[in-house]
Amino acid sequence: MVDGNVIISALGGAGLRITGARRAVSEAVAAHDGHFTAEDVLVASRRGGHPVGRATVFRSLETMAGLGLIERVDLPSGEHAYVACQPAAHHHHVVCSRCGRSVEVGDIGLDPLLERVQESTGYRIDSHRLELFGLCEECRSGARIASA
Amino acid sequence: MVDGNVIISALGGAGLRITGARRAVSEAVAAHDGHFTAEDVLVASRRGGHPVGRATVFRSLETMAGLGLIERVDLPSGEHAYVACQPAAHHHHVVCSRCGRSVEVGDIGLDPLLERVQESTGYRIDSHRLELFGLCEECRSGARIASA
DNA sequence: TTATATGCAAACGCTTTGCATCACG
DNA sequence: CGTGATGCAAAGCGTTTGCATATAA
Repeated sequence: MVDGNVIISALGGAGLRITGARRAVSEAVAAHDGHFTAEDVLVASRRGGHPVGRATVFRSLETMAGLGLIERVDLPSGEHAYVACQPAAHHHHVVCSRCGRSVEVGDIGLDPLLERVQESTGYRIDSHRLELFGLCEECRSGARIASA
Repeated sequence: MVDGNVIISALGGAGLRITGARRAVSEAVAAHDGHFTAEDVLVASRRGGHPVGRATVFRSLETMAGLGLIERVDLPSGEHAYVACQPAAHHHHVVCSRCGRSVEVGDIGLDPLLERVQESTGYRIDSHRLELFGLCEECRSGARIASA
């Protein structure tokens, strides 16, 4: 969970205009504790009393992703979602496969492993994508009662 | 690169019918040295003289993915692609970001790291997705000549 | 023979784009 | 003011589905 203002000020810092639509999107993003889709943002903006056009939602999310404020995540289902980030160095997200809530983990020490892969494959590895999925603490305890 | 017959026999082993369309898809998959999209398979089947319907391509790829013969990969661009697998235990793919060629790497020893993430986050991590991107040896040496 | 797989074409859902208008700075 | 941002609606793309037909077993 992130403060919407963090996003807004980051936009400002990047020389972008602070518009009503971007405020609405930022709030929607901040309101989500886990991953969310473009559609989620759209709906949230409507409920928040400041409806934003579908195209603008996509454009805003793209912008924010470019600034590293959010990150695109491909769920195992193939769905496209986003998660909020603390603008930071390298990190990964752990997404709850039940409730979608996500947490960030810092660098988990992947580099030595990648080094080894480079040696064995001859590829120069420039980037990677690691997504972790599982059950968060709450869903794990609730699992007995409400098994979805 | 994989022999198309490996795929065919795996299909047979799973009690599925060996049809012309599936042969064609298997060949197209086997012919690709790297990742490929559904569209690639469709085109390849046409060129191979055994055109397969678009829907059938998707259905076949889905089937093969279910059998672990191929795996779906989401490229950083958001594109959906597939790569052939040796039906095996846990492994990852390294995809060349220039030519798309991919190689498999076995278990790279991620488990201890995941263990640590579990402890720090409280999530029980059930699955993960690690995709590695970079330049393969050939593209790296060719990079000076044809920098794409 | 008979269930399974295929092909077609239409439906679908998500995402992007063109363009006139709006509003932040 | 002037440019960047927005909204709408339509186009675009990849993917899925319904249904009649063909075919492997």
